[in-house]
Amino acid sequence: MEEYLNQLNENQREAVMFCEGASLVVAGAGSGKTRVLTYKIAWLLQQGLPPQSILALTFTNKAAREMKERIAAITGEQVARRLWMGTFHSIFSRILRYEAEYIGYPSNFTIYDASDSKSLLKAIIKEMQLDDKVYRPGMVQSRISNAKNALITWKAYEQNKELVESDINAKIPLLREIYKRYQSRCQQSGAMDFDDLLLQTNILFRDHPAILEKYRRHFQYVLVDEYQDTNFAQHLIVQRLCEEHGRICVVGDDAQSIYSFRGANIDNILQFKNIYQGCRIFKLERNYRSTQNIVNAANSLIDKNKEQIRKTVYSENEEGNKVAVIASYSDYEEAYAVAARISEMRMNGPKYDYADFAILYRTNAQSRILEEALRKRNIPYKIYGGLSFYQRKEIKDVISYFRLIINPHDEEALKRVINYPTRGIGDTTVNKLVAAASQHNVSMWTVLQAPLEYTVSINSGTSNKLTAFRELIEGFIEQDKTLSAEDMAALVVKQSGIINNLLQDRSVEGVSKTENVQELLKGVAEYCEIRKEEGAEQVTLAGFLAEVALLTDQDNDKEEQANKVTMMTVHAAKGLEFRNVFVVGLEEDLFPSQLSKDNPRAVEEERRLFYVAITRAEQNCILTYAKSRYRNGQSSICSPSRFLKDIDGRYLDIPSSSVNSFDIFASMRDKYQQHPAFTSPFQQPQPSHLTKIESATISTSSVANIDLPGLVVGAKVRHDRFGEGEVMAIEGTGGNAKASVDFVHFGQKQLLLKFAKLTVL
DNA sequence: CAAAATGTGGTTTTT
DNA sequence: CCACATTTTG
Repeated sequence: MEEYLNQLNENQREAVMFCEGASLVVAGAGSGKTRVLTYKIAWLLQQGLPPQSILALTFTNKAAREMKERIAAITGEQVARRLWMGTFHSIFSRILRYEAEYIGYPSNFTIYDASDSKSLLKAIIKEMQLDDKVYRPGMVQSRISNAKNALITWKAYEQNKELVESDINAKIPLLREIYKRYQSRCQQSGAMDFDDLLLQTNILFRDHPAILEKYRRHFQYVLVDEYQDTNFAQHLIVQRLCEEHGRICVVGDDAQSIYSFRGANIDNILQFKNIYQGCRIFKLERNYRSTQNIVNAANSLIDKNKEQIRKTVYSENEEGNKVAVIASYSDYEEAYAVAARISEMRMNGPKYDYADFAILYRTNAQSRILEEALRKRNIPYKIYGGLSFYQRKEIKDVISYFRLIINPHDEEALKRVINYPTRGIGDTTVNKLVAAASQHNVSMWTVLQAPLEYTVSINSGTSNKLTAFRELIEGFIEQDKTLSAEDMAALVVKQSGIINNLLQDRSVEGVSKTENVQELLKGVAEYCEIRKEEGAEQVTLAGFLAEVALLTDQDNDKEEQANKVTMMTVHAAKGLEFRNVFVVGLEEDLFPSQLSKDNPRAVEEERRLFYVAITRAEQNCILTYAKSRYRNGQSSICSPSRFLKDIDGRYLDIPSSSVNSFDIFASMRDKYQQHPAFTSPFQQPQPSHLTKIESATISTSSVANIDLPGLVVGAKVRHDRFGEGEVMAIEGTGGNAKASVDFVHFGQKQLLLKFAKLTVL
């Protein structure tokens, strides 16, 4: 242990060794936060605390997994395994399953993911015959989520004058009714959404002091990572567990708080010292990750935020390169410029692997064009985020069968598979079932068991089909009592007819779906194997399901180890680091998002997000923006992000050739307007006007046509996809006239003048 | 009742 | 441009 302590600087060591009471570690970007947490846990263990009495809460599964591995390396696997380490959601879902009887849920409750809740909300809005443009499901969902994160149950919501008034003013008076029905349907289905996991934990602790006491005694020491991103529900759970013994250590950085849209409350970290008397505060300000230029650039940026804990993050690494800025004419060119830069950096200078590069963007939608550019240059890449494996249709379908077997009252799962594969139970029948269920206040499954008792009017044909489906599921439930998860999964896929159904689809997508389902089966088998190695006797489907429900970033080792460029959103990059980082799409209305621009607090959060992006870089940070970008199918003009001018110019490297370095923001606007390339295609001169070209050859260097005077060999031109280039040759006549242009980022291209929208510079 | 065709509308970020 | 919803057709 001595040896480990010596690897820490003084501040870090103090933070690790202080265990007397509450402590707050304010950890600047790259300041060795994870190292402090892992060594602190190792230290606690060495002090004699048993591993099962330590609770360590992280924000992502990945963070938990990594920390566990690092601790295992110090203490050995046996000890590390017994720690309570995981996300808030996974840890407290475990506790809730164990204590389910106290809160009126079955211990095999289903966890609804965001799309399950949304689909239930849609159904409820429809049943209430409300306009889904007034009660937009997404909006309703986020309001309910916010309420839950603030620990406002549907009952409290209903009784809260302020909320009810505000809904009336917002012309959505029935929101409370939707909330109420939604909650009752969840309960009826034995299901919790993500927010319920935290809300119900709070209710459990609030209403059952003896249980709270049990966990207070159990968890002798509590650590929380990324405390700046906790919401009120999470904050209160932690407070309840710790307020007596005060053995708590939270780690965070207010400058990296980027989840307020999900209810994260920055006050949690700001108020921490007031809640825990005698709390010690440790500041980690030395950045070990990045060069001085990167740290200074990031500091100068975040300095523009009003609300923050002032601290001085500094680097003693080398000065390094300045933060580069690349301007492009289009998103297309931007992507190519990034790809070209990666190739170039790999050729020259230090030896970089592909894995040393990351491309970060604000929205997932931006990945497509980057992907294309990298593929064309044969640069291997991997994309994080987007639709995860478990969100794919075919996977959700199979999982829905699993869910139904474990908990047949799960309405969303039932609705999903009652007619998949198609067995002649259509919308009309399903609607009748739903109506009967809600009328009698029972679950759909209950209705299905005795349709006649619940006055469902159906003909005998439909009745037979329903019975067949019911018996299929009942048969599965019976089998599940004896079979392992692995065998059960295989059985379901086969007997439900899913696999046959998929095999009939010979299209590319169909084949890929089949492969995905097989991948899932493999995953179940792997899960069984691991659990058996750990000594479990019978590995159940329920166990598999409980784990899988909270899995999101599950990209496994085989991809991680491959040497590939990483692409992800800035949010997903939090906590990671790369030698070289590209942050792309630095334009107004994109980064910061248009939804944030009118709200100063939201803009500050976007600025923190940008801060997070920059501070991921160890050696080189490259910022790019485009002057036009495809948006909803058509290109639109963009101006550079306000954040670019927030960075002190001393740390920036702005090429003077492309942009007037003093005024990068307003200067380009005039230029755009001069160039037809950036106006709507319908305002373009028609092709027939463009193509009156006399015989033009390389030698003649004649003017190509009257509409584009100056289009001669040697002229500088601009293309709205390829950017700037030089005309190398012009040949052909009339509609076949074409120019050979050497573009800065794309090399030589032959362009048919009939189609190419060229502008002479 | 299911598959195909045609509208429509809409975009942050995620446990 | 693309995912989703509704309408049309078989």
